[in-house]
Amino acid sequence: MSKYHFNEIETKWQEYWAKNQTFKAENSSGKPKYYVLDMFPYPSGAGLHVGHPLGYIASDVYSRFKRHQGFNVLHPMGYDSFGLPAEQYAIQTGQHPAETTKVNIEGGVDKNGNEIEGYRKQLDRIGFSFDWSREVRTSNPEYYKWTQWIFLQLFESWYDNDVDKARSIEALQDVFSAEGNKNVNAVCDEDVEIFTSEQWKEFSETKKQEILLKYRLTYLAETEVNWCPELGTVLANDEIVNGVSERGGYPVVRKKMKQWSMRITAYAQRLLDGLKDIDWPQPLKDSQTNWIGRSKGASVKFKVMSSGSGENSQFEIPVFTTRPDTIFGVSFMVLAPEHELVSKITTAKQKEAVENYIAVTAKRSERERMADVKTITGVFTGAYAKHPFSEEAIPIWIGDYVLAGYGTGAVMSVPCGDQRDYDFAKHFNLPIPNIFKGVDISEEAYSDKENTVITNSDFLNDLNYKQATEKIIAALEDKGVGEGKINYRLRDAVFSRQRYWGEPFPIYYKDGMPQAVPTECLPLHLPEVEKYLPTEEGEPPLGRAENWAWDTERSAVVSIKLVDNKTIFPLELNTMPGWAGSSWYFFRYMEDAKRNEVFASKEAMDYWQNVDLYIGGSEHATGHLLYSRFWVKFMKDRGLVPVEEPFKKLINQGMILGESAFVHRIEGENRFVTASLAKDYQTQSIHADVSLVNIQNELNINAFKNWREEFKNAEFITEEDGTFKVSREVEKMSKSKYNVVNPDDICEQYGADTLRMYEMFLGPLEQAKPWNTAGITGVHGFLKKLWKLYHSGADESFNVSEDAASKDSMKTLHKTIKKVEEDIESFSFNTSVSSFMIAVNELSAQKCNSREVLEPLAVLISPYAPHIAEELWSKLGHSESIATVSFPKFDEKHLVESSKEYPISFNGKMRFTLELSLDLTKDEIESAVMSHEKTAQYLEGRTPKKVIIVPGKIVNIVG
RNA sequence: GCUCGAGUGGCGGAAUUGGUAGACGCGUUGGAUUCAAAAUCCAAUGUCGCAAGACGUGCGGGUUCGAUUCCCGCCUCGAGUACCA
Repeated sequence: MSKYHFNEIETKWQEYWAKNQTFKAENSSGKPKYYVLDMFPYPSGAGLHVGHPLGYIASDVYSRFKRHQGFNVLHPMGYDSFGLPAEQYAIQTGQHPAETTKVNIEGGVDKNGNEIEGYRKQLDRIGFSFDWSREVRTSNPEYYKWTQWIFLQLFESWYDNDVDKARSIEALQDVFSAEGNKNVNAVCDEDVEIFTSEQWKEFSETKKQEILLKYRLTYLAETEVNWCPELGTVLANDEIVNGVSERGGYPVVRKKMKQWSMRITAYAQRLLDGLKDIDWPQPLKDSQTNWIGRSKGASVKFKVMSSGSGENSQFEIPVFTTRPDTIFGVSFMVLAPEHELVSKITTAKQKEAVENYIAVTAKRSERERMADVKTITGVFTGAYAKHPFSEEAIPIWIGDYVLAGYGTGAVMSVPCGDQRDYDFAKHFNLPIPNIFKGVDISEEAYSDKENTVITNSDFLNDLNYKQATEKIIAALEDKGVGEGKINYRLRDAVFSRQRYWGEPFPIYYKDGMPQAVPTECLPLHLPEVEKYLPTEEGEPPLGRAENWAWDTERSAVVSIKLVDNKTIFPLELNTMPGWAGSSWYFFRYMEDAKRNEVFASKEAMDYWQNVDLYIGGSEHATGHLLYSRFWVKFMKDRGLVPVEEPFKKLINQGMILGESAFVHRIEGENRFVTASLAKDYQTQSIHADVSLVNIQNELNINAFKNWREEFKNAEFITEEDGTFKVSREVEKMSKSKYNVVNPDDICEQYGADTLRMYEMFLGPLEQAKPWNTAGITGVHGFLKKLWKLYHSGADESFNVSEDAASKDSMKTLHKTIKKVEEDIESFSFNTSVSSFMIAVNELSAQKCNSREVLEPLAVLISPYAPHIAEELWSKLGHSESIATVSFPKFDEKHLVESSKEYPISFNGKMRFTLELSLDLTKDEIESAVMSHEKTAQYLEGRTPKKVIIVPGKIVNIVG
């Protein structure tokens, strides 16, 4: 007697794998390497729900499949453990984030006495083939030591446009000493002064540092940031949704602050180019392309005249335009209200109007501006600019349709060629000169580049877009008033956070200039603070640390009281953002032995190269996935890593949605009405926890009453049969919607193999799909049938015969091998689960019990259901794990058919099928079909016009 | 608005280069087994129709012997993005 005791089996094999280190990857191997990575999770206190492991299961199936194919597979897991929720929790409870993080990962009891299972145990129960010996946690000092180290590498680097790569600051200093900076072609701040080698040598140390900072790849800059007073921190653009913070939904205001920034813009072109060589989903590549936002055009400088008198002022307004060919169509200019020249050029007469306008736009929130993009507003500054060619006076306006943050914050307006300029011109009655030959612009602007023929444009007349553009750029450069230019939407990434729970910057301040803490002194440990909030003075939480000064003589962190600004200096108070630690973790997994000496050794990186398959959510499209690519390119430039791109192939798994349960409460009463009767009342829908509802949508009324105090005395209007039903709706799975399904419960009830297979069975990996626990019985039943197939003996005892399998069984097996192999390779996991079901159904019907079939079948299924596969494998008499057994070889000969059941169609409609030999020629098929009695019946006496025969496929009779 | 993706039974979803639409599973119905239930097994299950048959892959056209698949025009839903000069 042997039933499928999944709980016993799963525990047994999970222990076996752990004890034997079955999935430990070797850093040197005769086998080819394969690196499968999941986006590592943030370990939240809420634990995992069934949506989280979807991608992990897919990557695990693939990893196991690759092992069967003879690859040395690296499949690691870790935790992105710095982050805001732990800090918020710390603020509320006073518990150190390091402690709560540890509990969330390893399990334990939280402050409220709740038992926390811990991510690790939850993951272990699902039977993943992770190499845990390589685990990383970004908040561990042994890890963030290297995050800080990489930061310092960026700090000590600059970007040389001439060789198109990052180089060391030392090399830059050598250039400065030798010849000053006039020949340096770097990505740097815009306000660098030109100096000679003599001047450089005479600069003070502080001055030198100030200049170098303008070149460093990570630098301090006064930037306008999104300040969230509630969170006491700065938020990145992608952390703000609809003008409020993504986490918490607090208001955000714009504020100037000294911030660390990363010169990611230096890599804009390479980040774009690199997309060509990587196998990522097109939508994801598109969103990176859009985010980088390359546009080609020209920069043009317009000289400001003093109030139209013709006399030149000292001011120039640079603009960027993608249509320099339309320059003779310029009839006005518009500056962003925040543009720095606005206050300088506005005439006395217009001053009041301009200031009022600026005040009004500053007050308008992002949301308001988004809500009415149709409203056209603007004010004339009273100033004029001189057209660089026609020398006409062009009025300068300000308007909030011009964004301060894009391009130069100013545009040359060509109303005949740009709809926004056109609308602005119409609204304010500005002239709309037409410079397009044969085009009517009385209704709208003409923006068709391809068919443009320029006119009324002096030396550009009669040229098309391309010719005119070339000619005008040459003319601009000739005159020294502009040049061809490529502009990117991408902006440098702000790298400071006013938070506690993040990597401290290894930076101290000497005479106001940042200095690197020597790399040999890393890690710079996160200091203790008594409170995790910003200080009363508005400084970040690290401002509360007592020991947070750098003693340059002792190379140690000392009390802040000892700061003398001679040998002891204050340390940086900001911490790094979440994306710091996640931008390089994939290299850390490669290293197993020398983690104290290097972030990852050269040998390890040379062996593992980059991630072959990366699985994770598409929400990281323009964050993590862009920053990682940037850091990797930088590290490649500096010879730290051997690859240019981190992730060769990437797949976005779709979200698993929850089926929320709603109870209907009668408006204003504590009475609930069952779903089918709800329409008869004025009701309000309230989320009920899905654990209180069974598969038939019946609510457990008593449990519901006890669920919340307010429902204790509720009354219920039930269905006729006395049950109370809820209605269901598909929503994102989330604790707040009470629709969370815990994978632990599923493992307990059905087993990890069932969970794994069911998650794969739900639908295509990339698609969003609702979780419905009711459906799981199908997959569970399948595993029981599979078990039975191997236990066909008396009293369900294990029974496998050594006799050759039947022809049919071999056909079933090989058909399945072919299908499953193709499916895994194309990440179509749902269809391979179907083919397993078909195979087991067929083999059961065939009463197959030959080792010849059952042995390869166990291997086939093992990537999906590894526990049962191991158990069957050992019962088949093997003492080693199934994990690295060769994947069964598909053999075509078992699928060769001698006949085919032809569908016979009349005018494209299938009427009957006819079994015919595949050896027949077209003519033979035709005569066999035409002489069939049913053919005559369907033809009803007509003579067919045509008979289409596709041998092996179909017969279609037309007529 | 723009970019991308998706619309197939009561539900999740299959369908290779255009070739038997609805595989597989859930659910539902009927039956077997059982004192009963669970579990298991068998059968039916796109819609309309007693049937023959007709209609069916978001809608309207087109190409084709044949279209879920290709083309044109729309509609709906989802995701991303936000006046990008």
